[in-house]
Amino acid sequence: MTHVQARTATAETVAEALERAIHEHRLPPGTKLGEDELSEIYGVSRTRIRAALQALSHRRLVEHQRNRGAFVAQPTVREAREVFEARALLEPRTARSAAMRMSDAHVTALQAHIDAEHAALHAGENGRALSLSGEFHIEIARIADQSTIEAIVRQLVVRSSLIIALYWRRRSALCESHAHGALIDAFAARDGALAEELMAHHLLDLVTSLDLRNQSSQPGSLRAALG
Amino acid sequence: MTHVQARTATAETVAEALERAIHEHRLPPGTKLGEDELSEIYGVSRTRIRAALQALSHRRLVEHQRNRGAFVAQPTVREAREVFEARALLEPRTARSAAMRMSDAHVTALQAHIDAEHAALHAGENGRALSLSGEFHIEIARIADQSTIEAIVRQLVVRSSLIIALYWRRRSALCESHAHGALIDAFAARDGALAEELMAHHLLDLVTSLDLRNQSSQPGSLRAALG
DNA sequence: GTGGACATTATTGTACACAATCCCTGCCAC
DNA sequence: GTGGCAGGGATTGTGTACAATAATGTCCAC
Repeated sequence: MTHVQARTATAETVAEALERAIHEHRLPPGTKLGEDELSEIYGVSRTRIRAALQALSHRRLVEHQRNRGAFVAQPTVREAREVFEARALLEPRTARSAAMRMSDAHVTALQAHIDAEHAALHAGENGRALSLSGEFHIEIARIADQSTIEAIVRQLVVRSSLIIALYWRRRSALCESHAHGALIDAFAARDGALAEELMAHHLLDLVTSLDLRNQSSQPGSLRAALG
Repeated sequence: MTHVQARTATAETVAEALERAIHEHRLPPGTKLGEDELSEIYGVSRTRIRAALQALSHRRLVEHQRNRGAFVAQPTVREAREVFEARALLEPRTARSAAMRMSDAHVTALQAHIDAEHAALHAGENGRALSLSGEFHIEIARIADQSTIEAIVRQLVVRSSLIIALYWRRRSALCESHAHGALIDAFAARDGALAEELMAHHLLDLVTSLDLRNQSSQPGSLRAALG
């Protein structure tokens, strides 16, 4: 559990908590996010909850349905492809930039990140491992010293977590570990070209590990399931 | 003038109107956006105004100061470099994708866009011309059929408009016209590689036409201006 | 005349109450 | 038994009133 907020949770605090929960798959896609429920959970008025949900809606992490409420977003197959297309454009060359600026402290920090991810994986905390894996990508943008790209990548990474929740296929269990490890080696060697190449391949591997053939578990899937 | 809203303006309507005004330099960076003032202008309650300002704040177009209100954002030199770095990663390869999917109708639509931009320029509507110039870039992402990238590019383009308002140097007046015209030629020829190259150069030219040496007209500029 | 402290005013932050809308349940007709 | 319709309950949308805070103007002491 995350620490309880000291006095009163601000709208941003609530939004961050919800974003973490979504990233860690504690809130699956499609979950109803009732305002009264959330306001009771976090001990704040509905006004702040609404502001938090609006913020997440702008980041495409929750979808608003008029007079129905807010739900954790369910990215379509199309959106899934688009998100990874955007990541493919941004992250490889950002990894190259990061390699240029990489200090020894950065490398050890990234390594610690991976270690934590492995620890979570072995502890059975699957969602937390996925979240840490995603933050690895965000950290690279931060090391590249590009806060604007970092913000965009963060948004895309969390959306990717939703996409993985919907379209993950069982095979290739330990997908991440090696890819991130190889990236760290490239960073340690300050090999920007290699880092760019590895990141591009890593993202490609991620996409191919998804099942994006047709819409699954989306509105209209009933017909396909019962046909 | 834009058309008056039919009955009541929704929060999104207000946000779009403000975004247009920012894009067209009718609202310069640093302009105070008072809630009461806006609610009177648009004839809606403060609640909706607040929602609209929040949306623009999430897109980094306005900055909120606690208990002070909302102001049109004033991107720093650092942010300016970051925005164009992000655009340099996204737009060239998106232009290539667009070239692949380009239909004759798309080409004529883009040409019409340029014509409108030139017309606005000759009519002295400088801000409107800049806005149309920016929408040219957004249109390319739309033709590439990448709505996620389109949303990101739209955000970056409007932020670029703020950056231009702050850091534009007088020289090189008709910067855009030729670059966009050359891009259209590449699109018409379905030459994706050329389009990518041209877009990359175009964005580079844009950056070099800015004066990003040190902070100008930023908080603290008073001392520099009066020293 | 200058500096500081205080009161005033204007603006934003927050919560709450009411209105609008939708979903669900139960009933009735056929 | 099925279909439609109406009523009740619950949830979100919206406006408004009040509280909190910061900026400004004024006054007094030195």
